[in-house]
Amino acid sequence: MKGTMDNKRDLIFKATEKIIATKGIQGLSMQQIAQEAGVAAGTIYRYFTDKEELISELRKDVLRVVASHILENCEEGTLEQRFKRVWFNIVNFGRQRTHANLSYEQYIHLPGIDTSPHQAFERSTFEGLHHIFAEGRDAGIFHNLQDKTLFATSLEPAIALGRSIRRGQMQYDKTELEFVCNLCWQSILTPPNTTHKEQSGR
Amino acid sequence: MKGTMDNKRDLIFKATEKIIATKGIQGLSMQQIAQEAGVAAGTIYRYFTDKEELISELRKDVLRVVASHILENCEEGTLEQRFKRVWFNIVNFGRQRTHANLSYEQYIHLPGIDTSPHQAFERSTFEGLHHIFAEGRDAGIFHNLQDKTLFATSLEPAIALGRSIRRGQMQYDKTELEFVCNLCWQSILTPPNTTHKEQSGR
Amino acid sequence: MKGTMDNKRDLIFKATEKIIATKGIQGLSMQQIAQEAGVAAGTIYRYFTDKEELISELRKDVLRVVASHILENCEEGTLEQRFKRVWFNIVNFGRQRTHANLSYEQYIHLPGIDTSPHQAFERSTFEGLHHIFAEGRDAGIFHNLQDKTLFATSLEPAIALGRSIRRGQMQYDKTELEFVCNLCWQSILTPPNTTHKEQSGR
Amino acid sequence: MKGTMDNKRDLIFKATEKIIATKGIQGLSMQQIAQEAGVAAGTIYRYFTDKEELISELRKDVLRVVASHILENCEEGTLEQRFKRVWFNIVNFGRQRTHANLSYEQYIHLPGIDTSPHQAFERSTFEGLHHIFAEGRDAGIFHNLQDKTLFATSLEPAIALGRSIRRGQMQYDKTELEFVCNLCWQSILTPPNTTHKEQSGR
DNA sequence: TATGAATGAGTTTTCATTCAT
DNA sequence: CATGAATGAAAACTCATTCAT
Repeated sequence: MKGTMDNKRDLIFKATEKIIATKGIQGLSMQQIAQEAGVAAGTIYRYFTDKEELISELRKDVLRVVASHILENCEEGTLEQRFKRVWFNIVNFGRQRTHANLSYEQYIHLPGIDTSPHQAFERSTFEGLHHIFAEGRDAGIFHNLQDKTLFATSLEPAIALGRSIRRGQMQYDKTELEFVCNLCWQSILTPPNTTHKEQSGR
Repeated sequence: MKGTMDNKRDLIFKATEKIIATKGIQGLSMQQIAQEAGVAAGTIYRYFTDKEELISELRKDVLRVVASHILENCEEGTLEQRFKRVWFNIVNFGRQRTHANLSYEQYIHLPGIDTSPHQAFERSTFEGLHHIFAEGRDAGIFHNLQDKTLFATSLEPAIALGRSIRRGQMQYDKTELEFVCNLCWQSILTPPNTTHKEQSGR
Repeated sequence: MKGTMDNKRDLIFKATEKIIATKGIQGLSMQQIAQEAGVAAGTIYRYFTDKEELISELRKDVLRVVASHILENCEEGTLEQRFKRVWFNIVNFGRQRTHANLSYEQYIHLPGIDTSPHQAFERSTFEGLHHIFAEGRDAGIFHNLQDKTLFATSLEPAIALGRSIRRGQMQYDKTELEFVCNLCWQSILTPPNTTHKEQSGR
Repeated sequence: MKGTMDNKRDLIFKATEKIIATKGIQGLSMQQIAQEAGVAAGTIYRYFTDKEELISELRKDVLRVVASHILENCEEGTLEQRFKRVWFNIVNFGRQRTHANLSYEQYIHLPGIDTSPHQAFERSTFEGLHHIFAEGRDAGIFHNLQDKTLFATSLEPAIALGRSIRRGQMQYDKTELEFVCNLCWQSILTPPNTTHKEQSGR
């Protein structure tokens, strides 16, 4: 892990990510980061103006990593294939005990979430997901609901499942997951042979 | 649990909750709590051995409050009525910008989640929800999936929707919510006239 | 010196004054102040928000002390008596190796001197001196020059002499000082029997 | 002394002088100097063993510059002409907002003033002034007072006036200055037709 | 010579906790 | 019981100085 990068900025980044993932943002001191990164405390300040900027930069980075994992391989195949690939990307990323994932969960539910880096993440994530949701909605395959609602209904379960598996609160069971993935897919589909009059606009 | 009798203790509790909700757990000092509560800093130590215990006690309290809100009025009516009442309880609680809710979200995604107070919360919540899920599953109305999975599939969307509304990322639209609530309900139902052989046990 | 005041704020004040007088403002650390004052480092921050405020408050205080010394007993007697009393007040205060005097000299020639505390000092000093200068000017005894100019001409020498004596660059010689004091007094007097046409307004 | 040949050294000198003049000696870091001088931080250590030496060397240089300005053209003409030229040199140099002048004022009132560079400055300045004072004193034109006293009486006012003008505390008024210059000149003169028995030797 | 990244001791500041009143 | 001044250890941050390039 530390082999590929010999530049200090990355070392500091990875060290911080690791500590946040392990001990939480609360127990995060610059000395600790320096020690974990194997640099002097003062060195951190050559790369980040202060602790706040370090955390903020790391947040951006983590969000980018998460977005890229979630949106991997979601541009080929049928709508269903793409949706399910994303669904499993979410579960599989969430299952991992990686520093990126663990620190992501710390960041995401912190106050000050309505600030630009997070907004940018939401946008970039939904950029990819928007295509899927828009396509299905335009084709009349999905319910005529806003993206956020479709996401909450069909993909939030994937997040929760990944987390529960990671925490050991449930067993990883590929067959069950495929069944649930299908439920999620079905749940946002309009009934095939029904002319359902939707009530809410995009 | 002790009600409004133990005045100072409650003041400290409320003050802490407010600060966490407002500025996050990170920016939380004992002097701040004391000032917000209108007591002396030393007074806090008459009610809590140290900061850790204060936070831990508050966590328990918050979780209790959340559980009670979510499970309100979920013991009468048909299975569907009870499920949908819980679903809306979750959305409506999540929508609120109350200190309880905001500090809950801080607590719930923190490291050290596998500790006793959270376990107790999980148990008490699922105690209530278990009845619903078990009843539906036993009657063959719900898919034969473990509670966690049913929860993730049908109730996590409610959590996400409440949060999104609170954050102003989507509009509150009662009709849409009722539609989505129904989708969530449908998603865990076994197809009415199919004898589907479920693949995974409770 | 430390007997009369047992309150910490004053202890910190005196300690800071002493260190500035001894080692200069440059070598002034909060730890040092704390040690010299016999309090914990953190205690300083109960009385001053930060180092800057401490220094700024001390500056105000020192200026007040200096002003009061210079203006001592300058309200009784003839104009000449009052002027000469001020003149000697300046020399005698400047001669002293007191912390107040030594730190005053540090402060007075620092950048940021045009700020309010210093302005206030100038005003309060000149308030007292203004009476003397105005009286002499109005009576046609002094040259019709602005206060600053009269001050520079007749009292700056006193400052310089006090400093030189303190630094051991010249001997303290009461007779000589009285002679020079008289020169200073004479220098701003209009020639007794000459109708000198002054060129500059107050 | 080494002129503009030793380029880097001069750049560092000028940069330091500028920062001291602008922000004071307190806010003076080696990195700042390096940046202002356009050299690397390490380069400074090729020309000066450490910060102390840099400041000390600069002090010497500044004092030399000041001395040369003050003593400019003071070797020709009558005693009065020479005195008044020095007097105006002092005012005019003090009026300037040059780095040399501003950093000079910082240096001159610092602790550790009794050290060699300052002594050398005093000597070189008084070397020039001594001629004037000695000549006047020997000819019985000046009061029989030591140089320091004559300086304080007749030239300190010039320093104060220059400073006050620079600080905007008074207007520059050539006529007024000439008048005051004359007062200063007069103040150290023995009364023309009096055989005053002076009381203190040089 | 010159560089500038890196250092780490030192500085300012914060804050959980104690204790005399 | 309650207070809040005081503590001092630890945190964030600075900066003179070094050294591999």
